[in-house]
Amino acid sequence: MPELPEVETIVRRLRTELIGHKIESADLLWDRTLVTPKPAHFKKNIVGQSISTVDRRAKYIVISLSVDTLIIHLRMSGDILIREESAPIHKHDRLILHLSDGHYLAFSNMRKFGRAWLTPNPDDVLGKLGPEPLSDHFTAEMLYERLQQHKRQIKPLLLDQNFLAGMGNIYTDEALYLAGLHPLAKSDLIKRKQAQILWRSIRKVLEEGIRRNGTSIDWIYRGGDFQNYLQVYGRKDEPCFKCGRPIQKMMVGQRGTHFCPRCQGNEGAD
DNA sequence: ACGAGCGCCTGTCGGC
DNA sequence: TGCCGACAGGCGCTCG
Repeated sequence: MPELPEVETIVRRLRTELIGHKIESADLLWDRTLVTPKPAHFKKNIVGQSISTVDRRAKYIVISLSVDTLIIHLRMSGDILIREESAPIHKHDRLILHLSDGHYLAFSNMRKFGRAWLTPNPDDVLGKLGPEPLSDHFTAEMLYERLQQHKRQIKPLLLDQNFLAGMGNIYTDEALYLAGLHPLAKSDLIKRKQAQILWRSIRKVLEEGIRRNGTSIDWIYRGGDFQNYLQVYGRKDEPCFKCGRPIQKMMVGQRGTHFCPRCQGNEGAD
């Protein structure tokens, strides 16, 4: 489910609900949720620490504690819920943190792909990520140069978190449509001008996604509004808003890929 | 270096 | 109605 805008939306909410509270106890309900440390050490290490900041890096939720950093990746079906202590645990809850303010945090994760790390060295987890697409550090020229360094299909490249950190399947399809670029276009053939347009498109769809509190397609992630503004994702066989021809769907790198064959050029350069 | 295929999981949907 | 395969907001691994 969550890509950068959804994680950002969750992080902003958590920031108002978590900061300053102490972790009184913890329950690990699905051992493989935790990458590190070993389940036996986790409880002992985290209990007693207080939450100082909540941030996002790419699709990771980064929670700074008194001593360690708790990092959570929601993967396909994860969500973070804050509930009153009296509220019952849900079926898909995998990790529970009981807080000092009478609430508990639940890491819900239907498909069990989500992961958590408790570590004194967050860089061990986050260190290899590519640039943050909405930061000032990420410029159009930087994108152009990085595109030249690979000879790869543009869509899988944008999904590669070491190339650019935070894009997922929905926002990548939307950005490529906005930029008029075919999903299979080769990265090294993209001209400087096209890279600028792609850069602007990436920032636009992500900013708009955040402004709309993310995309809510089904019951897994609620509260978002961006699904009402999607141009291609989930619109197979429906008319392109620009040219009226049906949106096509194909598989690219094992991911469903939506595009307009007329507005998004060909597989070559554009 | 690159791309295809698979595994990890649970749930939903469409076709027969 | 029931069964069965395809597919789903992600990512890490192997193999040519």
